[in-house]
Amino acid sequence: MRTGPSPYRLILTLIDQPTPRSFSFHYSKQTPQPSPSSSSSFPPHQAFFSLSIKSNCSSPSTQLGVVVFAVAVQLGPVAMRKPEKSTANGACSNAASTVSKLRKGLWSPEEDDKLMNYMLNNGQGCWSDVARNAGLQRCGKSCRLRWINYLRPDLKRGAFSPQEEELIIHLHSLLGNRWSQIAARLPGRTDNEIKNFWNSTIKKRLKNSSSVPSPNASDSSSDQPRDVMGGLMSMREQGLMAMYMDSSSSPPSIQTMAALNQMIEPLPMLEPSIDMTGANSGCFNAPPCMTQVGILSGEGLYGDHVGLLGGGGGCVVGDQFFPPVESMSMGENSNKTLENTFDRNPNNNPYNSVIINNNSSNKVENMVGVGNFWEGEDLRIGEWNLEDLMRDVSSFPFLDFHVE
DNA sequence: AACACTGTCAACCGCGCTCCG
DNA sequence: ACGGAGCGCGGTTGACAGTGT
Repeated sequence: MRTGPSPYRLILTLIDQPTPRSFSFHYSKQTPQPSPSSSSSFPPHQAFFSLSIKSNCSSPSTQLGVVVFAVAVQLGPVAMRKPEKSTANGACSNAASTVSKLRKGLWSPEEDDKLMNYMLNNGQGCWSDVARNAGLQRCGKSCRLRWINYLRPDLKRGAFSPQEEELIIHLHSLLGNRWSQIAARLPGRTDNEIKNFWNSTIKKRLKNSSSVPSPNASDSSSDQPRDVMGGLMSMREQGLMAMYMDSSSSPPSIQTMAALNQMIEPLPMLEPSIDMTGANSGCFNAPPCMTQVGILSGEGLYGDHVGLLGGGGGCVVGDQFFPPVESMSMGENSNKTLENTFDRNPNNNPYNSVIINNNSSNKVENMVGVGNFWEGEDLRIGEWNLEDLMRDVSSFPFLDFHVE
């Protein structure tokens, strides 16, 4: 059984443009329902909260511009391991770190709190400044990593769903080890997480299954794109894959990737259920610290959950939002290494735009994250009357909200 | 109970890229 | 053009937990 000082963290943000207003809240975690599949340990990502909010929004029915109610419930052990041993040797392996004693290793809950508070209050900036201003004896790189991989409120923790797994395999067959690219299509998942999942689980599974000869099994390198799902790919994708594989052992060219982009969008294996409006990405005006997506996941026990409305030309497929295969631009950045244009800056992250989806007919049974809200040039998303919002929120099955 | 082995995953490392002075 | 700072990415490491013997 893993232990940690504070197994649950709840982040809640209420935003009322132009400037966030303060609010107070308290919550209590209610007795979790036992998981039928797990008898001994309480699944870290299942919890039920009773939440009470006292808002300072004086007149919520007035024109609020963009009203944002962001709830990010970060579940799972905050510190899954013992606090790290503090080391005096240089962090980030540079000479400067040997001057000041920078910590390395696992993050303590206190450090997490410092970083979390700083990021929520100040947003993302220069990471070295973050480290300094937050009072952390860490290098900026370490802070960045911790934030991206662990503290970000929009992280979706817990086991990968079968759909996610399929998507990872599929995307890996198309993109190879471009974990950041793959992660860009899996909201709430980090490249590190996907990479670990791939290396620890999928790779092994594929290795076992590779004992059955397949047309693509000749490539023993797991780092190369291939059709690992055996039939998951459509014919045209396989044709593309042939083109891809023929090109070289090196990563695909921009041209290839551009073609690939057209082919894998929309993603073939899932039926789109919601038509996406074509908001352009990059038009957010919410402060960085408020660009959050909260997801409360029952992780299979209550079905999947997420209803997302995203910009940037992505699509909602079933319960997930899949951004488009981006960075296939042939423009001036074409010599980049197919960077994910959904960069880590929340301001530019299209799937930070989220709606509350409480449509029971849509089988959205869990609380849906609420996140980012912007006024696009042609479209407004995430705009609610606070009262309506609260009415919606109050009906979330596992969150009990009370506006005071 | 003790030990070995295996799986998972947070964190580090090094490299390459961009930006800026 | 050059060099340094900062950042992002992919590969790797190592600690811990779980499982088997």
